[in-house]
Amino acid sequence: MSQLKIFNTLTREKEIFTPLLAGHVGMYVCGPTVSGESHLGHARPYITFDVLYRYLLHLGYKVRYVRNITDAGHFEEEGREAEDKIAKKAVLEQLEPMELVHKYTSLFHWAMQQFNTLQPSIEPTATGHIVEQIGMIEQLITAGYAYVVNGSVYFDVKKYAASHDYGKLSGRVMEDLFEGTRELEGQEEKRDRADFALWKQAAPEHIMRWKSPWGIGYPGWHIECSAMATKYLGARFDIHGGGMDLQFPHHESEIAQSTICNHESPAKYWMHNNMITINGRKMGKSYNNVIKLTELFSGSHPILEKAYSPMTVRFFILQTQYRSTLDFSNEALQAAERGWKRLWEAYAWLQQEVLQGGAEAKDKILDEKVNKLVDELEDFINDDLNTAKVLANLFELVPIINGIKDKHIAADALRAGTIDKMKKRLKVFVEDILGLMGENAKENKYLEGVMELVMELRKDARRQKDFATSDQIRNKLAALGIQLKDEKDGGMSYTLE
RNA sequence: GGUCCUGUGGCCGAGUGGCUAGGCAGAGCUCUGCAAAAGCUUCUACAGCGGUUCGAAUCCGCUCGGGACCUCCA
Repeated sequence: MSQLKIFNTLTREKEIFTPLLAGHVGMYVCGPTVSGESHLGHARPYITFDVLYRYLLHLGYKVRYVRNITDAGHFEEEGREAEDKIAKKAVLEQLEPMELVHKYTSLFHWAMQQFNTLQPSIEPTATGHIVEQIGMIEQLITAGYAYVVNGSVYFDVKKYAASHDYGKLSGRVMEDLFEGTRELEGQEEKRDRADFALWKQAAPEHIMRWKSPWGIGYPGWHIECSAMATKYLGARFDIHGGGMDLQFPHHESEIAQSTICNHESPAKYWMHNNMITINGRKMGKSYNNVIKLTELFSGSHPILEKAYSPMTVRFFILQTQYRSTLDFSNEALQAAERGWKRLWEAYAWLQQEVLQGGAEAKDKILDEKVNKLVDELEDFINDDLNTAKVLANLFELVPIINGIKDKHIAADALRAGTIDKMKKRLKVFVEDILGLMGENAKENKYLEGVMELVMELRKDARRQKDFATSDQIRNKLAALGIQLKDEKDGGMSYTLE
């Protein structure tokens, strides 16, 4: 039996996962900034870490999964006039910051539910932890690693770097950070260009503002994650995850702050998912190529040829190992859609069917193959969550399952034990770990009943060779997006578009 | 400019130095009242040039191409 190995950004190696506290796992994942709608790019980390969370639970760990909601603004552009992202947009949209934040938080939750992600154990908000953030900043000042200028507080990176390895996580070279080609405008408050804000004084027009020992202001970019992770997971915890783009400066700075306050490096394993690209280009606000999740599900973005269901997207994301970039295209999504449908139909049939396997395998070679394919699933997921390989094996099982269904393969070609194992393991992997689910499952019982009736009528028509009627039924349903399929034994099934 | 990643068949994507990844699409066949679905078969690649090696998609070097981070970002 293999052990779970995960790629640790800190060491750039795959390491065997061993929790700090036996049986428990503390996991922190950087959540969304809810100043706008979630987009396709957001889907990747939350689905990736959902699979990790599910897998850890499956392994029997008691997991505390913390994923924050960033609802306090950060700087739009460091050095310029402090512009709170949320506050700025709120003015434009004539909304209260909290109203805006609430709207996008709800939308985010809705999208995550569509993706069938499990809820984190705790989902703390930045605005709900101002006190903790101020407390941490005070600690940093007391320790001598932060300084106050005009009501703002900055972290002294140079001082930290003298005794710590700032840049370790992101592979940054200190000299490059300090030797700025040129001072950016409005940075005169900082002692060094590498320093970062812990607290910013709020300009009068700033809507989001809190009282602090340094005056009215709002928290800096990185402090919320340090404060909340410390509060809920302790000084040192197991896993910290997020997108690769957060490695620097966000996570690097988080490590620095937490290390000074807690006297140890916060996370044992740092995990970073790669980006989703569109036509080879990273999706991002600055590139103007953002596909929002609502647009993706409804097909309303100009890039999209059609709507793609949440499960199609989830499947699409899982078809790639999380550390590789994933390129989006209509062609790739449509391929995923078909593949996903085929996989699920074979899987669902297997689950609901009672098969009589043999006491001995009639086809020993096939039996061995099935066992191998099933056994390997665990090795693949253990190998830094290689969901791509897990899915490849599942696909290799599909023709075998369909072969049994179509009676090309006799059920007793396989041992009863093999069939049982395949059935159970597939359920664990497909549903529990990969978090995939049938999209027809949510249809209501009335439709189910009506379809039964319609299919009976069509079967009658076919028996009487009344093909005009049978074709009419099939064609009209097809126009509604319901596809009928005649089966070998005279049975009939349907799938919804 | 600095740091780093990457270049696989029509498309997407796994690949631990030696053995078929897988998916989608295409072609042929089987099944079928016709379809659809499914099954079987098939097409089949490792950017280029050198090097290491008995043997490289996999290691090294160079060239060319793509990307990420250094600034908000999943």
